Amino acid sequence: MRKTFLFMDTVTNKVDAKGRVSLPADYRAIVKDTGSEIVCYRSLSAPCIEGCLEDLLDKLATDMENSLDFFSQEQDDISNLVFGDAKRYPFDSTGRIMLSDKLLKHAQIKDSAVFVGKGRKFQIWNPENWAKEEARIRAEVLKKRPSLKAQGGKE
Amino acid sequence: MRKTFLFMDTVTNKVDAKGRVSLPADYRAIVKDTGSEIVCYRSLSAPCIEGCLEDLLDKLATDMENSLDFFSQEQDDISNLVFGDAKRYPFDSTGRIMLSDKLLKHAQIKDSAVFVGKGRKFQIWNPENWAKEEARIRAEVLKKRPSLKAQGGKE
DNA sequence: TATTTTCCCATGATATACCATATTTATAAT
DNA sequence: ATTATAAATATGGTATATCATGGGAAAATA
Repeated sequence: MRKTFLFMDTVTNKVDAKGRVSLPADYRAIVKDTGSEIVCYRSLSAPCIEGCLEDLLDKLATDMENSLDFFSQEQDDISNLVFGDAKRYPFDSTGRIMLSDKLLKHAQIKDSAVFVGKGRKFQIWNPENWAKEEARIRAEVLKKRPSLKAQGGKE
Repeated sequence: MRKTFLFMDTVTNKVDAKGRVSLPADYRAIVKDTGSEIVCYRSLSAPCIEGCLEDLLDKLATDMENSLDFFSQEQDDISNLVFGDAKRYPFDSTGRIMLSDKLLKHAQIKDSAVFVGKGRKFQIWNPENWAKEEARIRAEVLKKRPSLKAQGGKE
């Protein structure tokens, strides 16, 4: 059993007519090693799909459960947005998951999807949207840290 | 055997003339895997039905039992409302439960029911009421976490 | 006996498991 | 470095199992 895991890298895979996509092999290895499951939901902050291990959400659920606000309104609200949208996405023997229409629509994905590692989480983007988002992020970071510009070669 | 158990997703099922509803398959899998039972009761805070595993209520009872507020009026009141109202809802071989009139009436459910995952709990709503509630929650959460709005994609 | 409740079967729709081929990546040999 | 060979991955297609749901028979209740 591995000690650490991180969703990394950026890989583009095809989405077929039924909504099936190959989960990147590295991601599958993480699922296998941790014995957990992939869970996906619509990002609250961007037009993309977000994914993580069920373990992560389970931790969240446990925290809420123990916070003694068992019947509090705010807890209800937060847990709704997360758990009401999330769903398990197990992959078949060939390594594919089947994304729901709801998710595909939210991320404007049709026949191609970009998996972007985010450490404990990952995101799935429409390729064009991701290109823009990546540019946005780079610009943002350079604005805040002009020193980086000097070092920076091109990719 | 799975490590984690979470009620997730939002699914709409029909309620037939006899009051039968299919419990979402994922929920049934949880019941099966844990060997526990589904327990439902009228939500204290909203016009909906609330459900969870009997295990969870047992944990709640234990927590109350051990808490310093064991003799507080408030705790007494809450536990009265919950335990006095809760009841087991086993599902048949086709995966359906039969909700009581009391519950259906409280949630204003007639021929369609929305199951909303809440992590360790779930709720069952009348579709129209749920639509309103979801809108309310989104507005509420965005108000409290403006950062989400700022980054925001559309939708 | 009338009414309700609990099972069980039937069916269309959908998701899942599986097989086959293509493509890519890694490994070894020259 | 180049080519050959092998392994792993991605993807298309199809069969199979599962699910939601309608209907009805048997059992229980009043």
